[in-house]
Amino acid sequence: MTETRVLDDLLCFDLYSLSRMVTALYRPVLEPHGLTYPQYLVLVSLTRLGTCSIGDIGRATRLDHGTLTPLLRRLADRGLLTLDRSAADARSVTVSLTPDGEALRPVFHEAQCHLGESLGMTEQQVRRLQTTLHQLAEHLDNPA
Amino acid sequence: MTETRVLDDLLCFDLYSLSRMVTALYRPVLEPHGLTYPQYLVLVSLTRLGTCSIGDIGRATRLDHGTLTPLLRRLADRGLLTLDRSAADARSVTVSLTPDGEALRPVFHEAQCHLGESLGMTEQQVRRLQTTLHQLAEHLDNPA
DNA sequence: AAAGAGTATCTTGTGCACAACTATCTTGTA
DNA sequence: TACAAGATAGTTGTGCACAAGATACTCTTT
Repeated sequence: MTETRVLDDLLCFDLYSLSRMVTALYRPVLEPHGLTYPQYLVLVSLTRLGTCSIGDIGRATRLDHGTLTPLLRRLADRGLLTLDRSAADARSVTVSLTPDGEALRPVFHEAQCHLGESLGMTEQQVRRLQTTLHQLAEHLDNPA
Repeated sequence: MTETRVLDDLLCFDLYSLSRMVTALYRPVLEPHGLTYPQYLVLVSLTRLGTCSIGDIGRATRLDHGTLTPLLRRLADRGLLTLDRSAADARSVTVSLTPDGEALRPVFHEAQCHLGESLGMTEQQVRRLQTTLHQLAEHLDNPA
């Protein structure tokens, strides 16, 4: 039993530590463009969602509003996206990629390629690990 | 191929996101004691290592010195540990748990138990996932 | 003894993570 | 219409993550 508890503890540390190691893998590709990993996540989700609200981005990235507000402002200040209060619903802020932001798509692709090479895993291994992580995340979201 | 790249991308996001979800699981147990998850990691590694240097803790937790220095100072200010420059090697700072720090051991155990219940995984599932994460971390440390 | 390499730690600065609180707006209900 | 409930964002404050540069020390080599 104690053994299991120690394993649980280690598992969580492994997730925590490996997550930061993987984030570091992106750095050599993203930093030359002045981007951080969370900024990369936000921009990629924007390219997939298209123009959307801050709340939409938060759901896609699981990032808090308190994280997204300053992050989006920094990206808007650099001209990569625009933030406009919605005319239809004045509570909502609409986020859109600018042409400068769209121009970063090749960088996102490069980052993905770089990561694929760095992982050193087969596609099957990646799928299997991903399934495990998804199941765990699902369980934590809905412990039902 | 593009498919694989998307998988890689998602895998990394899953790690990043799941890591924060698991950290959040610790919060209900740690917060009443005024502890954060990184502080918990440092204190647990101290209970396992015994008195040691800041560098030892950094290797155990994979935390940067710039993270550890203020973190340790906060814990020292609260009387949970002591920081003393080593007499033998004046470069090194020795970290020791105080009795107040030792008294938190039951909290660490409670956190582990809480997490074990929250994960909803069998011991075998935990072991398997952990093995995968260890292999990946090892590969990233030594891409040889 | 003195210089240089290597190590351990600290300092500073930017950005993210998250909690608590506030302001504003929409919608359902009376 | 008016109001309470709930949602959407913003603001503020603390702590962590990490890079870059500074400081101080040890050890080896000369």
